[in-house]
Amino acid sequence: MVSRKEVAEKANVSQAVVSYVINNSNYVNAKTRERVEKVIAELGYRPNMIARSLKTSQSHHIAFVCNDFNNPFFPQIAADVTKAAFENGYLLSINDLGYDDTRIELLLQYKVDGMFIASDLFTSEEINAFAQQGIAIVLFSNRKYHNLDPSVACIKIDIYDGMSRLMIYLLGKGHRNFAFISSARFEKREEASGAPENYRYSAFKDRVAEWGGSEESFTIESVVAFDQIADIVNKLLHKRTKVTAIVAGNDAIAFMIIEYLQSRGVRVPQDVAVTGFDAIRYASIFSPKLTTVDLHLDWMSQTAITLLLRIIRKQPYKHVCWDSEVRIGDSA
Amino acid sequence: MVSRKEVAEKANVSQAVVSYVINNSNYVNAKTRERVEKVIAELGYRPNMIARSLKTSQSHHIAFVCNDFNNPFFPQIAADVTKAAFENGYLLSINDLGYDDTRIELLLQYKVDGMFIASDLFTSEEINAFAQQGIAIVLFSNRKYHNLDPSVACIKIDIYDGMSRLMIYLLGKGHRNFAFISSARFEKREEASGAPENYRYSAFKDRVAEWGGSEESFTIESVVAFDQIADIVNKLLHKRTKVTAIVAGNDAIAFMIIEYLQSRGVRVPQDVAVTGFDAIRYASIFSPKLTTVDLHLDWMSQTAITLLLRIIRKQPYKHVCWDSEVRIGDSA
DNA sequence: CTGTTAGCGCTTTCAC
DNA sequence: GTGAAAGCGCTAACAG
Repeated sequence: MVSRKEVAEKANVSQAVVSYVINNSNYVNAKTRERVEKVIAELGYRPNMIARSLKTSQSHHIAFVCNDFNNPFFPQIAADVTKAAFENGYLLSINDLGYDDTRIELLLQYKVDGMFIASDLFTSEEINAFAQQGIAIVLFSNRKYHNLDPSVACIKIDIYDGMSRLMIYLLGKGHRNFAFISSARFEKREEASGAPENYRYSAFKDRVAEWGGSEESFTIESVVAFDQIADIVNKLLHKRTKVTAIVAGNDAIAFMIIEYLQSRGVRVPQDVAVTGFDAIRYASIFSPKLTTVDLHLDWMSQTAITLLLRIIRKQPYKHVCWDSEVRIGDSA
Repeated sequence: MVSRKEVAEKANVSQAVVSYVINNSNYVNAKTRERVEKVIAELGYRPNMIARSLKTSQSHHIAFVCNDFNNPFFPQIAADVTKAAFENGYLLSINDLGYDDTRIELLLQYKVDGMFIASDLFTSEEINAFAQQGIAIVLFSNRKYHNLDPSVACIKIDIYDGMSRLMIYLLGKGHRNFAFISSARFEKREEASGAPENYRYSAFKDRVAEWGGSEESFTIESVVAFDQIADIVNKLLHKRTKVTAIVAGNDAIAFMIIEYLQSRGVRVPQDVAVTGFDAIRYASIFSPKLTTVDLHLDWMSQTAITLLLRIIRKQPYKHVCWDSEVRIGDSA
């Protein structure tokens, strides 16, 4: 692999000059510059980011962290974030950590400059520890965190409000018996993180309670693996008080539920209404078009990268919030 | 950020001993080891992979390269490959290069140890250049390449055969007027790469020709962006000789086509049959269940990582091939 | 069993 | 405008 030394020798300059040319960091005689550039092209020299990182202690490497790549929500965001990172000269590595705690350790050894955390699995303490190690952190938060380090930037979408409106829509349609089926994500660290109140869940509960729903009027279920959905839905179908609306924690789960219902001959939405959440791209492509909550995901990638870069460059920044919006489809 | 020096000082040993402990690369007195490990834990020291990489010229970093993360095919593979890489102590960065040539340049500066290329966009020359720079290359190839460097390992799925069988199935069902709609991927570099014969396309053509289909009996279309699908399908619907079977280049495209057809009131498969390709997870989840070709994608990730590691470790390896298989669903 | 040391490829200060 | 040199954190050969 050709190094800067060879370039310097062949161009009859010192290694410093090669640096100046590459980084445009110092005056270089036009003729010299040309000569160096020619040699670089001839030799196919490419600066070694690893050495540069070691010297500058900036890896130009950002990590996108999530825990369920099987939910199209994450790849969709990841693709956009990758693009935005690249455009700013950063490498983005996408990390689906799953439920495996050891993986983050490996990641930390690579000394990423920043992490975009789109996962509810970390406790405030863990996130703060990252930040205190000097890693820029942008957190897309679906739940409450207590005592986050002030250097952590949050992207907040008003999910509580979105779910509230969705529930109000369903109540308006006459639904009175609900089930809430969500991924198990937010439960795992419940103890560790104090009160990890998931906004989707709490809005669901609050609206049911507000209407005056009894214990009998709703069911809460959570799935870890998709193949559990059949069992859960089956259980619901056999409930004494018939569930008329299933509120899924995200679009991916909603689709699975609908598919299973249809395979059992249950019509959606005539027999049971099903709603999603997130408005992933597929929500409007696959049939039935999902009634879901639009998170305006297209704002996410630019916002995340902009925030990350501002933190890295020690520029001031603010937390970013935006609204979510109910989108009526054919499923409820 | 705490470095090895501090650990050494606090544990009253030389920096070398700290290395020995971490890497298990030399005898260390049990007591000393214990002392060092204690200090490491206390200080929360994490080895700096960047410095290590510079020294060993092994980045322990693998890149997954694709060009269309919007097709669920790629995230699905990416998730599995990430896991397999992690389990072997490698960081995997996922790179959706899109159609942007400059992005690969950035990636190369990071001196990845290997690349898993799941993209048809590179020419043999480009791939060979990567390999000659000492990057381990595993290529998931959908088309013919000429004169690939022998150090490039290929994962080949018998796609030609799969598409052939799919066509034979359709011909058996009485279809005689076809359209082939594929992503534009394989066309872009047509000139540059000599004869980039895409197996899906050639099998489609060959089977039609074999049956004796005239020029009128099939149409070839390719899409770059999903929103072109409406126009293309519209065009097909207005053809003089009515198309009865649409053969999509992949499942994602098939779903879009079906969705558009249904929105126009065209029934699938009664009015028009549609087939997919790849058997992504969603092919059997969303309705109608796709008639598609199963590529046994679950074999991919382990195979790719195993091959990559063998190349990196200079162990012998072989190209890997396996069959594809028609899976009959409800769409054709 | 432990320590000393050279050097990976680069940036950057300072001297010329 | 250009060059010499120090040093980022680590590994590994070698000496003791």
